[in-house]
Amino acid sequence: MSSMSSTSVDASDLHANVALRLRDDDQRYTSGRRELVDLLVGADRPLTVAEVLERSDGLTQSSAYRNLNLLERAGVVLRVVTDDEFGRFELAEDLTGHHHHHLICTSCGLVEDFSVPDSIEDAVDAALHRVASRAGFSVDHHRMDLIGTCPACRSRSTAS
Amino acid sequence: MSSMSSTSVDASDLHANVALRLRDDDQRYTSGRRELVDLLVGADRPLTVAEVLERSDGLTQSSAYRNLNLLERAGVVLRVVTDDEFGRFELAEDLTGHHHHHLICTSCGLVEDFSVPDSIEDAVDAALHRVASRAGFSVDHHRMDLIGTCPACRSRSTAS
DNA sequence: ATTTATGCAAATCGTTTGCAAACCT
DNA sequence: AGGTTTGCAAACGATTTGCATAAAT
Repeated sequence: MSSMSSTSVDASDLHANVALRLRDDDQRYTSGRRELVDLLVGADRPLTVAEVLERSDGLTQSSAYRNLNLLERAGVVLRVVTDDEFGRFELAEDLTGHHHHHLICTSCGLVEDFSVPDSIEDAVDAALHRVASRAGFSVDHHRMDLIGTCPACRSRSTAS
Repeated sequence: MSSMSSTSVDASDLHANVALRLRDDDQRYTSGRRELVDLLVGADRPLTVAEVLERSDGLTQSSAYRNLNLLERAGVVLRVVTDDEFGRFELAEDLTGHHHHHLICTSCGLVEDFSVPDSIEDAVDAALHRVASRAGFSVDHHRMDLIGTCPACRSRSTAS
């Protein structure tokens, strides 16, 4: 089943893949971890721990942190860092099949997803791998983000 | 002299430009701030506050933090964030005339500079501006980093 | 003189951790 | 049972901040 799917991944496949990665890391797929994954699936942008807790039922702060870290180590979740004081978490791209980048607002901290044409993506990827091999780095992934001001903050600061 | 320089900037010009930006922000160019700028000029990669303090003479931790923040607000310094627990600081690119990106080692936190061909840079820039205008974001700058493992950490983990 | 910058020590706050109870298998 | 996960509260640590002193204009 689902052997024909190409770019998008349905929820059951996703959970199956998460379970696999956790098993590879000798970790259990507990209900709390599943809820975390579900919350991230439902979001269209990386979430802070505070946002995760707001949206969750019984999740506890310490368990959220612990399990997000554990999921990160297992390659299920990616931590997104910005200049603001909160870490953010999203599902790993190879689980969602959705390669994307971030618009980061320096004023309010908002992080929004976007993507660019494959042609650009491929050129960047090739260039980065070239650089990496020259420097002896092994590439895990790249990030290509846009730092600026979101529409809401723009208008908010347009008093004139 | 130096009126003909194109891509590189000499030290006196740089300090003059820093002074200008600070004046625009109603800030003084004190000796402590000048020392911070000199330390960053001398480094070939973003520095943590700890590294700044090691390399400095009389700089104090709180003043380093305060002044790096102030220099950031004035557009003199850029804060570089990674997954590790330390903020890093470098000179703003439009002061150094050196547009670059970062190789970030997830194992030891090392951050190294690199650059890519202008053709790639231009294509990325165009694509990002397209995305930004569609989303109503105003672009401050972009970042295009490479996350992976540095040579030292690679060999360290190659026990086999 | 008055404003601004500095140094020290204390406070802040997101995140991590110790430990005992609850939960698997 | 034996090991793991959870929740609570305490600890941690990078960064920020209050306040008194030292510059700077």
